[in-house]
Amino acid sequence: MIELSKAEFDVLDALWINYPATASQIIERLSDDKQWHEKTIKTLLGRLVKKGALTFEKEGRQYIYMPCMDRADYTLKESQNFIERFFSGRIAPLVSGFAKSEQLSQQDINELKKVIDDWEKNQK
Amino acid sequence: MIELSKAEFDVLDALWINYPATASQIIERLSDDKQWHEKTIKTLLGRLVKKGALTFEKEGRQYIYMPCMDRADYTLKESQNFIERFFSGRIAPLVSGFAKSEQLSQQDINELKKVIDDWEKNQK
DNA sequence: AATTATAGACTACGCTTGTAATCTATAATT
DNA sequence: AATTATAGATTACAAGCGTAGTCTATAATT
Repeated sequence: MIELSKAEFDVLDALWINYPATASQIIERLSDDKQWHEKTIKTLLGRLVKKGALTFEKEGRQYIYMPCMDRADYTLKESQNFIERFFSGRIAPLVSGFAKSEQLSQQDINELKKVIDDWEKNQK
Repeated sequence: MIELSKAEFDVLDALWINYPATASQIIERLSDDKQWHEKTIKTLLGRLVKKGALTFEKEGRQYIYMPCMDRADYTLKESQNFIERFFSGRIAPLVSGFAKSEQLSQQDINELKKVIDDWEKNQK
């Protein structure tokens, strides 16, 4: 699995919002949340390309970037990894930790029920 | 929040198994899973102390280590952090990702149901 | 055509991390 | 008491990371 640093992920995440996109567009999107210098973001784009997380096509003087992977795939792998490390691969203890510390809302519960429902329908 | 590297967490995790414990005991516990040199583990113990994740008491020539935090507290914070980064703070999308990729077993589902049940009882 | 602005490439630099080796003080052994 | 073994302290060192600054080629403007 391609390993991304936090900052690299944030840049890729800005691309996932909508792609393909130019560096300027990505910089623009990130400007709301991060106080990053334009050069910083360009460095990170370069590192992402080098890691194989992005590709690009030239268009005049600019590059048009495109992610090489799906957000859902990436976050799934990260999640498996995380749950393996902290909860020996079991997902329920994570949710249970949230429940115990009052971190679950009624909406969360409803969403979880739906996930379970869907899973069960799918078993039949 | 105290930030721990992966290797640091693994050492702390070996201490959480049972504490207080000496460096040798921790090294012994880790020897099953990791090919780490004794010196490496001692370096990590030192860094954990410096970060405030561990304390120790001297006993003769040795230190008796003790965690400064609870495993459940630590993993909860890490989980919140993780879910914030990757799923905008919502837990259901994480579980849903597992479901979609066939990563959930019947046991997981049963455990999740129990978590939900307990949560609901607690609401009344 | 000459000049300027700018996109991306390359370089920089201190901090953290993984992974130990060496140093030093003292407990254990002879 | 002298010697040795060993626990922890200190030092090491390359790779990765956050965070840009400088260089270079070329597109845009005058």
